[in-house]
Amino acid sequence: MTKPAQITQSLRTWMDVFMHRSMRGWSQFAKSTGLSMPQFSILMQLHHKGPCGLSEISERFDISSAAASQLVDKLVQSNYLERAEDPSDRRAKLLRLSENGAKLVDDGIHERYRWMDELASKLDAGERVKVVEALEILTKAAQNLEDKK
Amino acid sequence: MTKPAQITQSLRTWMDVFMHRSMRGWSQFAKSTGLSMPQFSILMQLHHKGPCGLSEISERFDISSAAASQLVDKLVQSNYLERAEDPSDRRAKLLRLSENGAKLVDDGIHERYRWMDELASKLDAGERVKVVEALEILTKAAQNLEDKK
DNA sequence: GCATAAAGTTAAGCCCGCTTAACTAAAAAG
DNA sequence: CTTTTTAGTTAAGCGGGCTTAACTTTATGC
Repeated sequence: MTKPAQITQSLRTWMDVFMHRSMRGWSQFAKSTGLSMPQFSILMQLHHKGPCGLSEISERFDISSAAASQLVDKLVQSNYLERAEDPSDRRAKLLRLSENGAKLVDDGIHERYRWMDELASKLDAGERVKVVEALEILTKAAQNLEDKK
Repeated sequence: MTKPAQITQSLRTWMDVFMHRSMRGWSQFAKSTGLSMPQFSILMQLHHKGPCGLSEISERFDISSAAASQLVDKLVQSNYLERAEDPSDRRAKLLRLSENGAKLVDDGIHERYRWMDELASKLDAGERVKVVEALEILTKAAQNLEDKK
Protein backbone atom coordinates (compact mmCIF):
# COMPACT_ATOMS: atom_id res chain seq x y z
CA MET A 1 0.00 0.00 0.00
CA THR A 2 2.68 2.43 -1.02
CA LYS A 3 0.31 4.57 -3.05
CA PRO A 4 -3.22 4.33 -1.79
CA ALA A 5 -4.30 7.14 -4.09
CA GLN A 6 -3.52 5.27 -7.25
CA ILE A 7 -6.17 2.61 -7.08
CA THR A 8 -8.71 5.15 -5.90
CA GLN A 9 -7.93 7.34 -8.85
CA SER A 10 -8.13 4.49 -11.34
CA LEU A 11 -11.45 3.35 -10.01
CA ARG A 12 -12.87 6.84 -10.04
CA THR A 13 -11.74 7.62 -13.54
CA TRP A 14 -13.11 4.37 -14.85
CA MET A 15 -16.32 4.96 -13.02
CA ASP A 16 -16.73 8.38 -14.58
CA VAL A 17 -16.17 7.08 -18.08
CA PHE A 18 -18.28 4.03 -17.55
CA MET A 19 -21.21 5.72 -15.84
CA HIS A 20 -21.33 8.48 -18.38
CA ARG A 21 -21.49 6.08 -21.25
CA SER A 22 -23.81 3.47 -19.88
CA MET A 23 -26.26 5.92 -18.41
CA ARG A 24 -26.59 7.51 -21.79
CA GLY A 25 -27.36 4.24 -23.52
CA TRP A 26 -29.70 3.22 -20.80
CA SER A 27 -31.84 6.32 -20.76
CA GLN A 28 -31.93 6.36 -24.53
CA PHE A 29 -33.26 2.86 -24.57
CA ALA A 30 -35.82 3.59 -21.90
CA LYS A 31 -36.97 6.55 -23.92
CA SER A 32 -37.23 4.52 -27.11
CA THR A 33 -39.56 2.04 -25.45
CA GLY A 34 -41.99 4.77 -24.53
CA LEU A 35 -41.97 3.58 -20.94
CA SER A 36 -41.27 5.86 -18.03
CA MET A 37 -38.30 5.14 -15.83
CA PRO A 38 -40.36 3.79 -12.92
CA GLN A 39 -42.21 1.48 -15.30
CA PHE A 40 -38.99 0.32 -16.85
CA SER A 41 -37.44 -0.26 -13.45
CA ILE A 42 -40.31 -2.47 -12.41
CA LEU A 43 -39.79 -4.66 -15.45
CA MET A 44 -36.08 -4.88 -14.70
CA GLN A 45 -36.78 -5.82 -11.14
CA LEU A 46 -39.22 -8.53 -12.12
CA HIS A 47 -36.55 -9.88 -14.41
CA HIS A 48 -33.84 -9.97 -11.78
CA LYS A 49 -35.82 -11.16 -8.80
CA GLY A 50 -38.57 -13.14 -10.48
CA PRO A 51 -42.33 -12.95 -10.02
CA CYS A 52 -43.59 -11.28 -6.87
CA GLY A 53 -46.59 -9.61 -5.32
CA LEU A 54 -47.50 -5.99 -5.46
CA SER A 55 -46.40 -5.33 -1.92
CA GLU A 56 -42.81 -6.20 -2.80
CA ILE A 57 -42.90 -3.66 -5.59
CA SER A 58 -44.07 -0.94 -3.28
CA GLU A 59 -41.46 -1.83 -0.68
CA ARG A 60 -38.51 -2.05 -3.02
CA PHE A 61 -39.26 1.19 -4.73
CA ASP A 62 -40.39 2.88 -1.57
CA ILE A 63 -43.73 4.03 -2.92
CA SER A 64 -47.26 3.53 -1.64
CA SER A 65 -49.14 0.41 -2.62
CA ALA A 66 -51.56 2.64 -4.48
CA ALA A 67 -48.77 4.02 -6.62
CA ALA A 68 -47.42 0.55 -7.27
CA SER A 69 -50.86 -0.70 -8.22
CA GLN A 70 -51.29 2.09 -10.74
CA LEU A 71 -47.87 1.61 -12.29
CA VAL A 72 -48.39 -2.11 -12.56
CA ASP A 73 -51.79 -1.59 -14.06
CA LYS A 74 -50.33 0.43 -16.89
CA LEU A 75 -47.76 -2.26 -17.55
CA VAL A 76 -50.47 -4.90 -17.58
CA GLN A 77 -52.55 -2.89 -20.01
CA SER A 78 -49.50 -2.40 -22.23
CA ASN A 79 -49.08 -6.14 -22.20
CA TYR A 80 -45.68 -6.21 -20.53
CA LEU A 81 -46.86 -7.83 -17.31
CA GLU A 82 -49.25 -10.56 -16.29
CA ARG A 83 -51.20 -10.12 -13.09
CA ALA A 84 -52.57 -13.42 -11.80
CA GLU A 85 -54.07 -14.50 -8.54
CA ASP A 86 -51.73 -16.09 -6.07
CA PRO A 87 -53.22 -19.55 -5.44
CA SER A 88 -51.80 -19.68 -1.93
CA ASP A 89 -53.24 -16.32 -0.89
CA ARG A 90 -56.25 -15.08 -2.71
CA ARG A 91 -55.70 -11.51 -1.59
CA ALA A 92 -52.32 -11.36 -3.29
CA LYS A 93 -51.50 -11.04 -6.95
CA LEU A 94 -48.62 -12.70 -8.72
CA LEU A 95 -46.85 -10.37 -11.08
CA ARG A 96 -44.65 -11.76 -13.79
CA LEU A 97 -43.23 -10.58 -17.08
CA SER A 98 -45.28 -11.43 -20.12
CA GLU A 99 -43.55 -12.76 -23.21
CA ASN A 100 -43.59 -9.24 -24.53
CA GLY A 101 -42.13 -7.82 -21.35
CA ALA A 102 -39.40 -10.41 -21.19
CA LYS A 103 -38.38 -9.57 -24.72
CA LEU A 104 -38.23 -5.88 -23.93
CA VAL A 105 -36.04 -6.45 -20.92
CA ASP A 106 -33.73 -8.71 -22.90
CA ASP A 107 -33.38 -6.06 -25.55
CA GLY A 108 -32.57 -3.50 -22.90
CA ILE A 109 -29.93 -5.67 -21.32
CA HIS A 110 -28.45 -6.50 -24.64
CA GLU A 111 -28.30 -2.81 -25.44
CA ARG A 112 -26.40 -2.19 -22.23
CA TYR A 113 -24.00 -4.96 -23.09
CA ARG A 114 -23.32 -3.76 -26.61
CA TRP A 115 -20.84 -1.11 -25.66
CA MET A 116 -18.99 -3.48 -23.36
CA ASP A 117 -18.68 -6.03 -26.12
CA GLU A 118 -17.38 -3.40 -28.46
CA LEU A 119 -14.87 -2.39 -25.86
CA ALA A 120 -13.72 -5.97 -25.44
CA SER A 121 -13.19 -6.31 -29.16
CA LYS A 122 -10.60 -3.54 -29.06
CA LEU A 123 -8.33 -5.37 -26.66
CA ASP A 124 -5.52 -7.71 -27.62
CA ALA A 125 -5.06 -11.13 -26.07
CA GLY A 126 -2.66 -9.98 -23.36
CA GLU A 127 -4.88 -7.15 -22.30
CA ARG A 128 -7.86 -9.42 -22.10
CA VAL A 129 -6.16 -11.77 -19.71
CA LYS A 130 -5.32 -8.88 -17.42
CA VAL A 131 -8.77 -7.39 -17.62
CA VAL A 132 -10.51 -10.68 -16.92
CA GLU A 133 -8.37 -11.27 -13.89
CA ALA A 134 -8.88 -7.81 -12.50
CA LEU A 135 -12.63 -7.82 -13.03
CA GLU A 136 -12.91 -11.11 -11.25
CA ILE A 137 -11.07 -9.62 -8.30
CA LEU A 138 -13.37 -6.62 -8.29
CA THR A 139 -16.56 -8.59 -8.73
CA LYS A 140 -15.66 -10.90 -5.93
CA ALA A 141 -14.76 -8.03 -3.63
CA ALA A 142 -18.01 -6.30 -4.47
CA GLN A 143 -20.03 -9.36 -3.68
CA ASN A 144 -18.28 -9.79 -0.37
CA LEU A 145 -19.02 -6.21 0.48
CA GLU A 146 -22.65 -6.66 -0.39
CA ASP A 147 -23.04 -9.86 1.60
CA LYS A 148 -21.71 -8.34 4.77
CA LYS A 149 -24.42 -5.75 4.92
CA MET B 1 -8.36 -15.01 -28.56
CA THR B 2 -8.81 -18.61 -27.55
CA LYS B 3 -11.89 -17.85 -25.48
CA PRO B 4 -13.70 -14.81 -26.72
CA ALA B 5 -16.57 -15.48 -24.35
CA GLN B 6 -14.50 -15.09 -21.23
CA ILE B 7 -13.79 -11.41 -21.42
CA THR B 8 -17.33 -10.71 -22.50
CA GLN B 9 -18.62 -12.60 -19.53
CA SER B 10 -16.32 -10.88 -17.08
CA LEU B 11 -17.27 -7.48 -18.35
CA ARG B 12 -20.96 -8.25 -18.25
CA THR B 13 -20.89 -9.66 -14.76
CA TRP B 14 -18.93 -6.73 -13.45
CA MET B 15 -21.25 -4.36 -15.21
CA ASP B 16 -24.28 -5.94 -13.58
CA VAL B 17 -22.81 -5.73 -10.11
CA PHE B 18 -21.48 -2.26 -10.64
CA MET B 19 -24.56 -0.78 -12.24
CA HIS B 20 -26.86 -2.23 -9.66
CA ARG B 21 -24.90 -0.80 -6.82
CA SER B 22 -24.04 2.60 -8.17
CA MET B 23 -27.49 3.28 -9.54
CA ARG B 24 -28.91 2.61 -6.14
CA GLY B 25 -26.62 5.06 -4.42
CA TRP B 26 -27.13 7.61 -7.09
CA SER B 27 -30.90 7.66 -7.05
CA GLN B 28 -30.91 7.66 -3.27
CA PHE B 29 -28.76 10.72 -3.25
CA ALA B 30 -30.87 12.46 -5.88
CA LYS B 31 -33.92 11.76 -3.78
CA SER B 32 -32.30 13.07 -0.62
CA THR B 33 -31.59 16.41 -2.25
CA GLY B 34 -35.24 16.91 -3.08
CA LEU B 35 -34.34 17.61 -6.69
CA SER B 36 -35.92 15.79 -9.57
CA MET B 37 -33.71 13.75 -11.84
CA PRO B 38 -33.83 16.23 -14.73
CA GLN B 39 -32.88 19.03 -12.38
CA PHE B 40 -30.08 16.99 -10.89
CA SER B 41 -28.83 16.06 -14.34
CA ILE B 42 -28.62 19.68 -15.35
CA LEU B 43 -26.44 20.45 -12.36
CA MET B 44 -24.20 17.50 -13.18
CA GLN B 45 -23.90 18.63 -16.73
CA LEU B 46 -22.98 22.16 -15.75
CA HIS B 47 -20.33 20.70 -13.51
CA HIS B 48 -18.79 18.52 -16.20
CA LYS B 49 -18.98 20.85 -19.16
CA GLY B 50 -18.82 24.20 -17.45
CA PRO B 51 -21.08 27.24 -17.84
CA CYS B 52 -23.25 27.37 -20.96
CA GLY B 53 -26.34 28.94 -22.43
CA LEU B 54 -29.84 27.68 -22.22
CA SER B 55 -29.84 26.40 -25.77
CA GLU B 56 -27.10 23.91 -24.96
CA ILE B 57 -29.20 22.54 -22.15
CA SER B 58 -32.16 22.00 -24.38
CA GLU B 59 -30.01 20.36 -27.05
CA ARG B 60 -28.12 18.03 -24.77
CA PHE B 61 -31.21 16.83 -22.99
CA ASP B 62 -33.30 16.84 -26.12
CA ILE B 63 -36.10 18.94 -24.69
CA SER B 64 -37.69 22.15 -25.92
CA SER B 65 -36.13 25.45 -24.96
CA ALA B 66 -39.30 26.19 -23.04
CA ALA B 67 -38.84 23.10 -20.91
CA ALA B 68 -35.18 23.93 -20.34
CA SER B 69 -36.06 27.46 -19.36
CA GLN B 70 -38.55 26.26 -16.79
CA LEU B 71 -36.21 23.69 -15.29
CA VAL B 72 -33.41 26.20 -15.07
CA ASP B 73 -35.70 28.73 -13.52
CA LYS B 74 -36.50 26.36 -10.68
CA LEU B 75 -32.83 25.73 -10.09
CA VAL B 76 -32.14 29.46 -10.05
CA GLN B 77 -34.92 30.03 -7.55
CA SER B 78 -33.58 27.21 -5.39
CA ASN B 79 -30.23 28.95 -5.46
CA TYR B 80 -28.32 26.19 -7.19
CA LEU B 81 -27.72 28.09 -10.40
CA GLU B 82 -26.81 31.61 -11.45
CA ARG B 83 -28.33 33.01 -14.61
CA ALA B 84 -26.40 35.99 -15.91
CA GLU B 85 -26.44 37.89 -19.16
CA ASP B 86 -23.84 36.87 -21.67
CA PRO B 87 -21.86 40.08 -22.29
CA SER B 88 -20.97 39.00 -25.83
CA ASP B 89 -24.58 38.30 -26.84
CA ARG B 90 -27.26 40.09 -24.95
CA ARG B 91 -29.92 37.63 -26.04
CA ALA B 92 -28.13 34.74 -24.40
CA LYS B 93 -27.84 33.82 -20.74
CA LEU B 94 -24.84 32.35 -19.05
CA LEU B 95 -25.73 29.55 -16.69
CA ARG B 96 -23.31 28.46 -14.03
CA LEU B 97 -23.41 26.60 -10.74
CA SER B 98 -23.79 28.76 -7.68
CA GLU B 99 -21.64 28.03 -4.67
CA ASN B 100 -24.55 26.10 -3.28
CA GLY B 101 -24.98 24.11 -6.47
CA ALA B 102 -21.29 23.29 -6.71
CA LYS B 103 -21.35 21.95 -3.20
CA LEU B 104 -24.34 19.77 -3.92
CA VAL B 105 -22.70 18.30 -6.99
CA ASP B 106 -19.51 17.65 -5.10
CA ASP B 107 -21.44 15.84 -2.41
CA GLY B 108 -23.17 13.75 -5.04
CA ILE B 109 -19.93 12.79 -6.72
CA HIS B 110 -18.35 12.00 -3.42
CA GLU B 111 -21.29 9.79 -2.58
CA ARG B 112 -20.82 7.92 -5.82
CA TYR B 113 -17.14 7.44 -5.06
CA ARG B 114 -17.68 6.16 -1.55
CA TRP B 115 -18.51 2.64 -2.53
CA MET B 116 -15.58 2.47 -4.91
CA ASP B 117 -13.21 3.59 -2.18
CA GLU B 118 -14.62 1.03 0.17
CA LEU B 119 -14.10 -1.59 -2.49
CA ALA B 120 -10.52 -0.54 -2.99
CA SER B 121 -9.85 -0.83 0.71
CA LYS B 122 -10.68 -4.53 0.60
CA LEU B 123 -7.94 -5.35 -1.88
CA ASP B 124 -4.42 -6.36 -1.01
CA ALA B 125 -1.38 -4.80 -2.62
CA GLY B 126 -1.04 -7.38 -5.36
CA GLU B 127 -4.67 -7.12 -6.33
CA ARG B 128 -4.46 -3.38 -6.48
CA VAL B 129 -1.63 -3.46 -8.95
CA LYS B 130 -3.58 -5.74 -11.23
CA VAL B 131 -6.75 -3.73 -10.94
CA VAL B 132 -5.04 -0.45 -11.64
CA GLU B 133 -3.40 -1.85 -14.72
CA ALA B 134 -6.60 -3.35 -16.06
CA LEU B 135 -8.67 -0.24 -15.43
CA GLU B 136 -6.13 1.86 -17.25
CA ILE B 137 -6.41 -0.47 -20.21
CA LEU B 138 -10.17 -0.25 -20.14
CA THR B 139 -10.32 3.49 -19.64
CA LYS B 140 -7.95 4.07 -22.50
CA ALA B 141 -9.89 1.77 -24.79
CA ALA B 142 -13.12 3.46 -23.85
CA GLN B 143 -11.73 6.88 -24.61
CA ASN B 144 -10.47 5.72 -27.99
CA LEU B 145 -13.87 4.33 -28.77
CA GLU B 146 -15.52 7.58 -27.81
CA ASP B 147 -13.15 9.73 -29.82
CA LYS B 148 -13.74 7.85 -33.01
CA LYS B 149 -17.43 8.62 -33.04
C1' DG C 1 -66.89 -16.82 15.08
C1' DC C 2 -65.37 -12.24 15.37
C1' DA C 3 -62.16 -8.59 15.43
C1' DT C 4 -58.06 -7.27 13.34
C1' DA C 5 -54.59 -7.10 10.02
C1' DA C 6 -52.95 -7.48 5.33
C1' DA C 7 -53.19 -7.22 -0.06
C1' DG C 8 -54.97 -4.57 -3.60
C1' DT C 9 -57.92 -1.26 -5.96
C1' DT C 10 -60.06 3.18 -6.97
C1' DA C 11 -60.62 8.13 -6.88
C1' DA C 12 -59.40 12.92 -5.88
C1' DG C 13 -55.88 16.05 -5.93
C1' DC C 14 -51.10 17.75 -6.22
C1' DC C 15 -46.65 18.74 -8.38
C1' DC C 16 -43.69 18.00 -12.17
C1' DG C 17 -41.91 17.78 -16.75
C1' DC C 18 -42.99 18.44 -21.25
C1' DT C 19 -45.09 20.47 -25.51
C1' DT C 20 -47.07 24.00 -28.44
C1' DA C 21 -48.03 28.71 -29.28
C1' DA C 22 -47.51 33.51 -28.72
C1' DC C 23 -44.35 36.81 -27.39
C1' DT C 24 -39.94 40.03 -26.49
C1' DA C 25 -35.47 41.34 -27.48
C1' DA C 26 -31.23 41.25 -29.78
C1' DA C 27 -28.14 39.75 -33.49
C1' DA C 28 -27.30 38.76 -38.51
C1' DA C 29 -28.36 39.00 -43.33
C1' DG C 30 -29.84 41.46 -47.28
C1' DC D 1 -32.74 50.06 -42.58
C1' DT D 2 -35.58 46.29 -42.89
C1' DT D 3 -36.17 41.39 -42.70
C1' DT D 4 -35.09 37.20 -40.81
C1' DT D 5 -33.00 34.33 -37.49
C1' DT D 6 -31.67 33.23 -32.85
C1' DA D 7 -32.09 33.16 -27.54
C1' DG D 8 -35.03 33.01 -24.19
C1' DT D 9 -39.56 33.62 -21.50
C1' DT D 10 -44.42 32.93 -20.39
C1' DA D 11 -48.88 30.64 -20.33
C1' DA D 12 -52.15 26.92 -21.24
C1' DG D 13 -52.80 22.26 -21.23
C1' DC D 14 -51.63 17.29 -21.04
C1' DG D 15 -50.07 13.08 -18.99
C1' DG D 16 -47.26 10.94 -15.40
C1' DG D 17 -46.17 9.65 -10.73
C1' DC D 18 -47.21 10.12 -6.22
C1' DT D 19 -50.05 10.62 -1.87
C1' DT D 20 -53.99 10.16 1.15
C1' DA D 21 -58.41 8.32 2.04
C1' DA D 22 -62.13 5.18 1.52
C1' DC D 23 -63.21 0.63 0.22
C1' DT D 24 -63.33 -4.68 -0.87
C1' DT D 25 -61.69 -9.09 -0.14
C1' DT D 26 -59.12 -12.57 2.13
C1' DA D 27 -56.24 -14.31 5.87
C1' DT D 28 -55.00 -14.49 10.98
C1' DG D 29 -55.21 -14.13 16.10
C1' DC D 30 -57.78 -15.05 19.97
